[in-house]
Amino acid sequence: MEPVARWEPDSRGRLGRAALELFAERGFDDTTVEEIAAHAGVSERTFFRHFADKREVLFAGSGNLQTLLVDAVIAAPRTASPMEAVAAALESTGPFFEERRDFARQRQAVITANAELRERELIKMATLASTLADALRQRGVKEPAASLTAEAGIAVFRVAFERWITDSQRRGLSRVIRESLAALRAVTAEA
Amino acid sequence: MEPVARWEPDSRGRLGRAALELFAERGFDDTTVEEIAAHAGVSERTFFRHFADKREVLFAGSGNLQTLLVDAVIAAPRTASPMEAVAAALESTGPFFEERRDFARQRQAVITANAELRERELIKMATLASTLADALRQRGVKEPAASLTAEAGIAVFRVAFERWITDSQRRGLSRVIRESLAALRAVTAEA
DNA sequence: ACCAGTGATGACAGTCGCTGTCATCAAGGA
DNA sequence: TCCTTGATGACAGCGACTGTCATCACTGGT
Repeated sequence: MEPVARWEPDSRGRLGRAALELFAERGFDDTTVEEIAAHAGVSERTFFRHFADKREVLFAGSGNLQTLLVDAVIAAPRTASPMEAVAAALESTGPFFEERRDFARQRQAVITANAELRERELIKMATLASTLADALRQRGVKEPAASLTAEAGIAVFRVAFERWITDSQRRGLSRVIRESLAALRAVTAEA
Repeated sequence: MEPVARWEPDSRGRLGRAALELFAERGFDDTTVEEIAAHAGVSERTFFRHFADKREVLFAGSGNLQTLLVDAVIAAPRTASPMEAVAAALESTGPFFEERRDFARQRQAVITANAELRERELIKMATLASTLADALRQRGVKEPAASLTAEAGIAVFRVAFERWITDSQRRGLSRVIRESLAALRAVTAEA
């Protein structure tokens, strides 16, 4: 006889998958936390032990992206200008998302369909910008250059990500990021 | 005898003032909607008839700002570049906030102190950016220039607004906006 | 003067997100 | 063997928000 563990392992992972599946099927509002928990075979209380709130289950992985970006900014050559460092960091996320394209699409569709989820996504992006600004200051960049570079960089990422997700020509994310940054440079130079 | 009206007029305004007062005093989380309603002399249900949710009471006036900006973008001279049009619109909000400096400070302090309120503010800003992008497209600006100009413009506004609120030298908002835009131009040119 | 419609409100029940608290029980040492 | 350490379930409770119905001043037409 296998010694049966008291609980199935990875309840957190099961909760995450159940949530995305149910949100995609019936929508965020029409899915209760109790249903997600039941689908994952745990109690509602356990859901809230793993995720601070119902929305957070879709954003638990955002720490990875943050680490990726910050590390890349820090690793950029000393000679790189602030915007060059941020640009390099953004482009370096290409493979990360390229590997998870289907997941990213489904998740993004769920988020786009719900205002509360869009709110949460925005604050994650803002946190990202703030962390990026910190990393730039560590490189010796002063204010307001650090904040503005970070904010502009995130704006570029958002625009590029949306274009990538909906791009019928399936251009690579890194490439779309490069093109979007060039477009930003063009409009700011015109002012 | 005065013919006593059945209800005091302007319950919406009273709710708004009561909410800001209580939020400033005890914080957003430690204030219940029932308390706000009682303070304004109405029922909790009436609060939710005027405001979609507890947070929205602090953002009801944001439509004014939106109108101000969109009108200014549309009114910008045809010869103005997209970023020039946005810059002019942003600067034109100076007097609007200058008149309400104390209110803006108190409101901003309440918002900054609470994560949920920061989320709501971000989505208002994003909506603003989106509306601004629409106005630019009406001027014939193509994508992604319209979105990027709008996003960058809002980023400038956010950075400038925060500097203005905390500025010990009390420089004017319009001036801080101009300086922040110049700083953005500098960092993007460097890339 | 009457009377039907309108609109803002109160009252009340109900759902759901979320929290605090306590008990349970497997696993891993000392 | 005993004690500690998680991870979990069970349950009560608060507060945000909604649906629904009743109330009643006001308004406009007759």
